[in-house]
Order: sequence, then C-alpha cells, then structure tokens
Amino acid sequence: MVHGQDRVRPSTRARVLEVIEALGYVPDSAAQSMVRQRKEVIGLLAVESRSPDTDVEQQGLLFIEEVLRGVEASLGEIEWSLLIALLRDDDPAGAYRRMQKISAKVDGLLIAEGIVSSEHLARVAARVPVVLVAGSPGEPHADVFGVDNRAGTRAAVGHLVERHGRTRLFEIAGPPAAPDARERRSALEEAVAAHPGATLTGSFQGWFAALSGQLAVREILARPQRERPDAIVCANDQMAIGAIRELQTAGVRVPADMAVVGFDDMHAGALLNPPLTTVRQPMRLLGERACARLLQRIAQPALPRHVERLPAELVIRESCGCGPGEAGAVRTA
Amino acid sequence: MVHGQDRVRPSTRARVLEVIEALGYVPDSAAQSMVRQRKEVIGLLAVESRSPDTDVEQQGLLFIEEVLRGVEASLGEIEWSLLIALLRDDDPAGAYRRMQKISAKVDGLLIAEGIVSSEHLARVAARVPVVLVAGSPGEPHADVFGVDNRAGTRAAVGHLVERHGRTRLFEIAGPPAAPDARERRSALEEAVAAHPGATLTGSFQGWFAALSGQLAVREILARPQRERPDAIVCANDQMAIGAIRELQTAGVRVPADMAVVGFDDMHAGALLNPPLTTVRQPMRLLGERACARLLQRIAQPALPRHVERLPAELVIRESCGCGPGEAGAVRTA
DNA sequence: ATCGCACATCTAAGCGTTTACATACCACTG
DNA sequence: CAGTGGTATGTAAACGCTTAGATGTGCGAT
Repeated sequence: MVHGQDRVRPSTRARVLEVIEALGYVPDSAAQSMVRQRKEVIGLLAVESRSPDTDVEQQGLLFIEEVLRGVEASLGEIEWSLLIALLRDDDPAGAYRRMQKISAKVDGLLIAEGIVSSEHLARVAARVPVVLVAGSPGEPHADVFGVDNRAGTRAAVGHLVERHGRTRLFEIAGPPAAPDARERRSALEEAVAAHPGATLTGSFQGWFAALSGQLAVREILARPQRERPDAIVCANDQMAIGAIRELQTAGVRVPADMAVVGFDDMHAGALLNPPLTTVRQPMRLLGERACARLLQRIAQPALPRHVERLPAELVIRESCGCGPGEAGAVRTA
Repeated sequence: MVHGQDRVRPSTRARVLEVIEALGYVPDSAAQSMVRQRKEVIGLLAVESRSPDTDVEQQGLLFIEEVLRGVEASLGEIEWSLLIALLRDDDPAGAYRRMQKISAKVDGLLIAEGIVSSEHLARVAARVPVVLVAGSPGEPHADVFGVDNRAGTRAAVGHLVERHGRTRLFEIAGPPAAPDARERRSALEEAVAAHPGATLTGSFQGWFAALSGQLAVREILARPQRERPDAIVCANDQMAIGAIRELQTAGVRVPADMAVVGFDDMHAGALLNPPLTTVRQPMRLLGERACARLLQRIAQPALPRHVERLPAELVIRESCGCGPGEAGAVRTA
C-alpha cells in the first residue's frame, strides 16, 4: 500500500503515513532488495597507492574526488547510494576478494583507472555491470569513459612551442601501468614529432607522485647547462608541483628559465606560485556520464559496449610563461 | 557449510570451494543481511555546501577526505563497506529524507559536522547508532569526536603574540552554525584576553569559503593604516588562503606586514607562498577513532555516550613570520 | 430481495541465505 | 547381530518486505 497504487481511501492512506512518520519507521533495505532484486546502491572503486614514496594527496581519493561528486549528485537524484572502497595496490589478491565482496552489495560498479587486472575484471563484470573511469579503452568487459589525453597533451605542447617558442622539451611520465599515463606519453612523442623545431631532450619515468617530479628535476639539473630543456611536460599536476618546488629551491626561475605544465587541474595548482598551467580533465562530468551509463546498463544489461573520451581543456595560467592577464581556458579538439 | 564448521570431509569442502570459485559465485549480501541482521556497511554523511559563493574545494569532501581515509582503512580490515552521501545544505527536509533512507542501508552512521538538526538526529539515532565527527559535543543522541579547538586556537594565538610580538589581531570566523567555528571563536577571544598586550581589533563573519577571506581583507584594508591589525587568525585554511591572496594582490606583504594563520592543515596550505602556518587536525585519526567507536556501539548498543577531543597540533610554516628553518609541528596541550 | 460489481481488506508466497534439526549412513563394539 | 556413536546429508524455518490474488463488504440495479 505504501508504494504502489493500492486502492485505499485517501484518508486512510494519510493516517497510515502519519503513523509511519511518527514511529520513524523506514523499511529495511535488505528486505526490499531481496524482493525487488535491486539494491539501489552502486560501488565506486579507487586505488589507494601504497608505494612508499607516494604523496598522501595522490593516494586514491584526491584524484577521484570530483568524479565522486558527479556520481554522488547523479545518484542522489534518484535516491540511490554510493558505496566506496579504496583498494590497496600492494595486494592484488586482497583487492580482488574485496571487490568480489563489494560486488555482492551493489547493482553496478564504477572502477577508477586500470587498477584491476583484465581477468579479474571479467569475473566481476559477469556478476554486475562495470563501467571504467579513466580506464583502458581496450577493456572488453566494461564500458569505458576517459578524457581525451591525446588532444590535451597536443594542446599543451602546441602552446609551449608555438606561443612560447620552447623547443627543448622534457617529459615526466606517469606509471606505465596507468592507461592514461601511457596515452599521454605516446601523445607527447607524437606532438613533439609534429613540430619540426621541437625535440624531446629526455624523459623521466615517474609514478604520479610529487617526489617523482623532484627526482626528475634533480636528474635534469645534473646535466650541463646547455643540455638542459627549456620546458617540462608532466603527466599530472602532482609531479609538476614537485618539479616546480625542486626547480625553485635550486634557484631556477619558473617559467623564465624553465616552463612547466601539468595535467589534471587539481585545485592546488591554481594556488601555486606561479599558478600552474595544466590540462583540465572534466572530472565531474566524467563521473556523471559514467554513472548515467552504469544506471542505463543496470536497467538494460544487454546494451552494446560503449567507449567515450571527453574533451580536455588547456588551462593557461603562468607556469608556461604566460602573464597573469593571459589566463584562460582553451577547449581542445 | 561454507562459513561454519560444518562437519564435511576436507576433500569435499575443497571441491565445493573450487566450484564456487570457478563459477564466481558470491553470496548475495541482501540475503545475508536478512538472516544475520547485519549489513556490514556503515554510512558517512557529509555536507555539500550550496551557498552561492562557496568554493568548490570547500564543498563536502575535501574537508572530510582524510577522515574518510581513516574510516575506510578501518572498515577494510574487517571487510565492511562504506556508504557515503553528500547532503545539500540548502534543503534540510530533503537531507533528512535522504538520511532516513540511508539509515536503512547501514548498521551505523558517521555524521560530519553539525549538519543535522538535533531532532532529526534523535530520530535517526533511534534506528541506528550514530557517531558525530566534529559535531556538537552537547548532542545527547550520539557519541562525538572532535579536535581540541580551544587548545589549537590558544597555541596559534600564543605563537603569534609571544614569538612574533603581534598584538593587534583580527579574526575571520566561520559560520556560527558549525560547532567547530563557534568553539574556535570563543577560544580566540579567551586567548586574546589571556595575553595582556594583545587586542582583537575586529572580526569578520565568514562562512569557511576562500571568498570570505578575501572579503574580510577588503574590510581590513578599508581602514586607515594605523588601525589595521598585524595578524589575522582564520577559522580555517580556506579563508586564510583567500585572505593571503587578497593581501598580496593589494601589495601587503605576508607575513612581514601581516601574519596569517589558518586552521585544518589542508594539503594546499603547504604549497602556498608563503607556506601557511596552521593548526592541524588529526583527521585521519579522527576517522579511525570515530569508526572504531561506531563499530563498538553497533556490537553493544547500550554503551554509555562518549565524547572525545583529539589533540590539535600547531604546524609552523612561514605565514606567521617564521623562517623556512623554523618550520615544525608543536603538539598542543 | 437478490445479484453483481466496485472497492476495501486480508493472506500467503517468495526473494537468497543461514542454521538448527532431523534423518540417513557407516563402521565399530559388545 | 544389534546397538551405538560419529558423520554425512537433507529439510525447513526464519529474516522483513512486496505483491498478486483470495476474501470480504456495501451499494445500486434488477
């Protein structure tokens, strides 16, 4: 009676509802789930990196925070809930068990970044629909949403070379395990190749933590002056922040002596001195879209697989060499 | 057989387990919850502020992020899960409905900051155990964990006055609706009163967003030079960041002309120029402790009410006037 | 006065597990 | 050979809710 259009006198219904409210009664969701065959919960899985030198900030949430907001907002509207779990990357077996257990508590799963092996993913996807956020586009068992890493990287390189005449670029790459890092890396190589004057003078294999930015800079500063790059392209903002800090303590002026650009547009970047020029990912939108797709797939499991890249945006601040007046955002192709 | 010590031949058990694994079978949690009367899920409620001028960063998660990590880690160990919801502060009735619905999906609730009216809280607490994080210590229907705002504020003021000889303080307060903001405000007044030479030259009623810091500074700069304060004590880091930014664009040197201290120790503070001196809340610990207590109360609902303040720490960086070499953390009483 | 219809109320099955208990089996011992 | 104890297997109830369908009631029409 409470839910459906049971044929009861309106006055009766009102009275019942009133008593329900007075008693503070709320139907038990487990029982409802049983009969409805739907839990009205979706899960969000992120990594909590446990590598010894990973910044706290990098661990798990921060990256995913905006995504989470988008998801939560979408879910809130239909009164579903969000279950979140941070998987430790130092224990794949444990992570898999954890994921299995969680898959029993939700109607669908959102998984951030390629943190789950393809086989494990396949097994989980057999139980509940899965949508990957910033995952590998090749994953056959899930829908995938990501950002257009190539266009973003291209825009950053283009700006550095064409607008600021920087030609000796250096790359601080992300961990090869991350699909996004791989795409940014190859896009950078292509973009450099596309500009006749520009060269890639070196590359540092980082792991997305600020410390890797610092280490990379030390490596750069160990070179003789004339072999140094004039711009550093980082695979994320964390590393860019680490790099800038290390450059400044070494007395290298940013951006005068060395331009630095990041990727992600995390909040802290705008607070830096100089403010960080970076490629913005529309994280919140990513969350909303991925969530919408997941809900759709929960309703109709047979939907064809869907892969989508959302546009990135070059956010011009000052670490690239632009002045305060030139700040702005450029939509990439 | 799968869980309990059913007396089956070990070989049989092994074979069954193997098939289970092969099929990827995972028992449905809703059914398990029914019979066990336990969902193995706890909920975390945070506010998502919808006031028009609230910084994105301030909304909900960022503040609670470390707490969330602590909670998640504690929960992960016992294989429970975390349900999170961001309540919009512009719709109390909707928030209450949402909270009720969520209370049906969890075994207990962690609620951040006094975002829920006491009556609503009482009704929810009647259904599931509730622990408040950074909530009002007076709340009769829940355990409460918070930070020692008084000691933290006292330490900050003491440092400013005794170490740096600042005597003309200015307060940028948080919203009176937040219990933490109220405590910091009264503690500031007490601390100033406790230092004979020091006076509180003014106070701005902010709302925890960076913009309120900027507005406060404009108000200060509108005063004649000699009536200006020489130090600003902010009720959180966001506002301190806004204040510093506004001071710097107005050409006021920080900390030389004006010292600024914050509260919270959010990550971005360390990245600022000058790095922000602030009072650190042990957020992660707060999360762990609150979570531990909640689990305990779920096991034994009749436990007596518990209120606890965790110690704050004065994190000395440079915005107070200290040099880079003097950085460090001071445990407050 | 009786029938039938619309409308209100009551009943019971079933969702996927766990668990307590009953039943069946086997080998051993008296 | 029957009785017994230890094990293995099978059965059914219960968890809290929804919902379809059975049952019951009151009214107007015949």
